[in-house]
Amino acid sequence: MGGTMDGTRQRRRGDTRRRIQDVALELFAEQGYEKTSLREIAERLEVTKAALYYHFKTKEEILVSIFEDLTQPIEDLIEWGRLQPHTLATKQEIVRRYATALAEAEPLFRFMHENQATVRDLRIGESFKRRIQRLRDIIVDPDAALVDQVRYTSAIFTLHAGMFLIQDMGDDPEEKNRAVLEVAMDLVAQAHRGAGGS
Amino acid sequence: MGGTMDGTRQRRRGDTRRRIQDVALELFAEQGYEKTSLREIAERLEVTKAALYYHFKTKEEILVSIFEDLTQPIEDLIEWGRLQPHTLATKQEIVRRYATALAEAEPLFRFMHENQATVRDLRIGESFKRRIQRLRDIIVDPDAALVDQVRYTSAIFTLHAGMFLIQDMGDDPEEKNRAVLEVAMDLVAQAHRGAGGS
Amino acid sequence: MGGTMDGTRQRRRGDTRRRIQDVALELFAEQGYEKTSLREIAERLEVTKAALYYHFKTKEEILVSIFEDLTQPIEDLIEWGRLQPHTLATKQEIVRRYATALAEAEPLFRFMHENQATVRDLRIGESFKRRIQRLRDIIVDPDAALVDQVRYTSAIFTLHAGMFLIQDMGDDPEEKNRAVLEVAMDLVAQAHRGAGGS
Amino acid sequence: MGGTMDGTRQRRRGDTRRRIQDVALELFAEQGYEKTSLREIAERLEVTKAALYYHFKTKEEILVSIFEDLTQPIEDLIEWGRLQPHTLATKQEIVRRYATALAEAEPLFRFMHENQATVRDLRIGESFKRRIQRLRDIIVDPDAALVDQVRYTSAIFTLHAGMFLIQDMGDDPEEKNRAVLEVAMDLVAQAHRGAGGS
DNA sequence: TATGAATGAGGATTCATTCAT
DNA sequence: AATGAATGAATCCTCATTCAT
Repeated sequence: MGGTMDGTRQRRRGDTRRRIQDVALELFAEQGYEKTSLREIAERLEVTKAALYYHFKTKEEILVSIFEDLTQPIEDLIEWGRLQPHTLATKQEIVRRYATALAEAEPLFRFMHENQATVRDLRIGESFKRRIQRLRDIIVDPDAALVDQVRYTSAIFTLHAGMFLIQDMGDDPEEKNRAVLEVAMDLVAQAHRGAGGS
Repeated sequence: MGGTMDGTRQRRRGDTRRRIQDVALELFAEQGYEKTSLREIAERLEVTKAALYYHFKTKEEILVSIFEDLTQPIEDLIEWGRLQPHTLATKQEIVRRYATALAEAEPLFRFMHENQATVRDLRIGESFKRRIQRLRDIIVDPDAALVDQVRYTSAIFTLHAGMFLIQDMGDDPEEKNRAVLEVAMDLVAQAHRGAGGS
Repeated sequence: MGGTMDGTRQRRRGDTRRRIQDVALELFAEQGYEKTSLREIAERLEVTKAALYYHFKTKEEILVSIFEDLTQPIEDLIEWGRLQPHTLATKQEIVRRYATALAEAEPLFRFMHENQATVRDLRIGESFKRRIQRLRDIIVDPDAALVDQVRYTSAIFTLHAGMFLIQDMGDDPEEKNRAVLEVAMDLVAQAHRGAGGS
Repeated sequence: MGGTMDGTRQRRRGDTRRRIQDVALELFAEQGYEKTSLREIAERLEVTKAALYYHFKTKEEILVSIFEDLTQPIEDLIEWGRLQPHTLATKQEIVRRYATALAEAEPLFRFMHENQATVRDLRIGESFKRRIQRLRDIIVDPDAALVDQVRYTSAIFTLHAGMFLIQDMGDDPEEKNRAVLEVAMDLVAQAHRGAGGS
């Protein structure tokens, strides 16, 4: 029970922390944060609950650490975005990159989306909200007409929805992703045009 | 404890069931389903937990009953929509009405949105999914290009997002609602045009 | 829902008390006393729990009433037995009649047998114990050798066991009952002979 | 609360599981399964209810574990019995050993006897029934006359009854046990003779 | 002769967390 | 780097019982 010499355990040495994160995210995304117990995570890893506490101070900290590790690219994207001129080209580039970032950390973002009520009063709740806010600040032109502001926002949510919700549409996921991106880009373009952008 | 002769209790007679639903929805929407305990609901109503069980068999049943009572308009809307010709006019009328229906049961829909992970394995999860599915079946033209299918879907999600997510935008909520509706209508129109509609 | 004019309800008028006893005994025997709730009894009768309380002061009282109504024959038997001479013939007659009495109130006695732990601290517990005691006092000869006392006792328990436990033996229940009775009679005879009875 | 340095706690280290079983059996036998709450068990052990759940998954599991630990001798006895020739000598040896086994785990068997209704739909119910069944298969000769089959069975129940029910008879328990055994042996002998044994 | 509405006490179970080893 | 044993607080839920109508 639990090979000691077959290399399985050997290879695992030292990366327990990451393995905890992996399994936790998997379960959080699958069942939700509240419904995933530390017992469950521990069992799936074949360690004790106490072991989790060696690596993380609390259940919440596990989630925080996952969040921080996985959303760095978006943090970077926003930082990059702030320094660019707020042209249509920049906005479209951001939308493009944002779509990629979402796709790359899909389980985390699906989790965030489906557990908003829970996440809201966790430490990452505010953090996440601020991040989305800053993203919007870059894309949404505050001087645009209200309709166009909605269009910008809708573009972002189209990406979100496209990633985790439109699952039963179209056969080829690649093709679907392209379609989603196209609609989002289009919304941005319309909004920009409406605002009288160059 | 809790006036006996001042009419408070008197007026409450017989409407406990509804009062439970009201308080429950309020708390579910505010804190999420899992984080709302029956103790909390009972305390706020100044009754015992056991009283809740007189009116509902389980915690889940409370939610189910709320859901069933509040989503009847949407059920009706879908039924009506199925019988209409699938023209642009019909689709736009449905979008318009759907926006109204959402606004009228806003707390419930915000709850559904923010507690997807939880709701998914409750009895209403499937129910809700099927309903959304049927709504989409009416609006989305299966013969349209993939981009246009995404546009139709995006229109629906724009309504959802508009209702509960875009809270900090614009000053007048009425005005904001109109803007959201306009974008959704526009998306439907574009999709329809793309599909070669009249 | 619940015919008012079809005679069903009509005929039931007034015998609710007996119907409660019937259903209660049925469920007590089937599931045990503790595991049978008043809700269950009420539901099966299509009345409310409160209705049970109109007819009986407590759950225990329902059982007591059943017990008292159904064990009268045994009470009579014992009374009769005390007045007879303690001959072999008397003892055998008692065994015979006891077997019949058991068979006639089988569900109650199976219940008593299978719920001894529970029944022990109910009001009928002592009552039942005393009754069995008095029965034994008539049958068991206190001057007999210990082995023979055990034989007398064993005769009684053979009847009990025969009634509810030996269910999977023999095909014809009638035939089985005769065999059980024969063994019991035999044990009494042996005991009597050992004691040097006439 | 509960000596820390006086050795009491020290000595307890590691044997909590067994202590739970001991106290549980004691209470189950005394009050019945349903009427014994985990709170009661925990209190008597001066631990929390949660501690019980560290050692056993459910209340039922506590009972199951007791049952399995204590009935091994009987399991062994049956296994041994199956391999012997079905002679009178074997049967009598089994009866003798069974009497001993019963005496040694008396609280458990009294519990099983007095809580049949409850035990029936617990996991051990079937288990127990099968065990008794197999014991009977060894002792009872299926070709014997019905009366003799009843005699064999009666022998087993005489042992049971003798152990827990005939408490107020005779002064010396040792002597009583011998008498009970003698009657059981006698019943087996009679049955065997009737069946045309040597 | 019943019901509708409620209570108070208690049930088993689960959870995140702690700490000595 | 991890375990074994335990806790305290909370959870949902069920039950027998009451009482005004």
